[in-house]
Amino acid sequence: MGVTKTQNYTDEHNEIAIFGKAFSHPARVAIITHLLKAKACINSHLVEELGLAQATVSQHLKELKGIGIIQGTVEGTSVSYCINPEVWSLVKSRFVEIFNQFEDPANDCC
Amino acid sequence: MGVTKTQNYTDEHNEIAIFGKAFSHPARVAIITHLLKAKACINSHLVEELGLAQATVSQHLKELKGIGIIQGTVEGTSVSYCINPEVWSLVKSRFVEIFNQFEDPANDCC
DNA sequence: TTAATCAATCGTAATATAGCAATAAAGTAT
DNA sequence: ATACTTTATTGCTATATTACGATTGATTAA
Repeated sequence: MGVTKTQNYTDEHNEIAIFGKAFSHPARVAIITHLLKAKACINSHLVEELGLAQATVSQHLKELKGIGIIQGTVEGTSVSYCINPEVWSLVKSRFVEIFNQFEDPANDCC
Repeated sequence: MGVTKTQNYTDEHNEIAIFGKAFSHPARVAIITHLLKAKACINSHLVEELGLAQATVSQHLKELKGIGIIQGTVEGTSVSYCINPEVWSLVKSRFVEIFNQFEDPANDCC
């Protein structure tokens, strides 16, 4: 997408943007919500679940893993993914922090 | 980016992905947090604030406006932007909904 | 060993995004 | 009317993303 000027922004803003990316594609949202429901940490089910090619799902998983929001462990031939609790709560607190910064304008602004 | 297969996903997942895009770029995060602080709804200040070209900022504003998370009103020559309260609370509740779906695994899964 | 299975990676095509300069559009002021 | 200010739009380039088929690597089953 053309080179994002990361150095222009604060670390906080860059961090949120990275976390935001996890939620910026429906496939990743679907993966995340699936892992939330199935705490048992499935995988490969995701391929049929999503209706995407195996390579595509693998790519999304890689991205989510890169962000840190999920983690995977090998179990024989297959790999089991689940939400990373620490990162999840970090993401949550970062976003909640932002969400709560908004004060409804009894004083209308626009 | 290659055509996202929107029809593969639920409306909920697609909606979250759209909202997520608002937070998936540091410039947009910077714009949002700035508007949160300055409830007074500035604009054009953003150009110097961000260190991006005017056209680039305008593009991010357009995108955020398209998502609905911000709104702008013309004030003479300039335009005043602010957070859209209704959409903001919708976004907030959607994300909080997801964040709270996670139950920390006393039962470790991976 | 040989098949079979599963997931990661590679290579490629199509499309979207980020960024900017230049221009247009619309108001304000002189 | 003319100049000035401010924002939106256009046109363009470079880079990132999405998606997939094919291949590779690793593990299990026969």
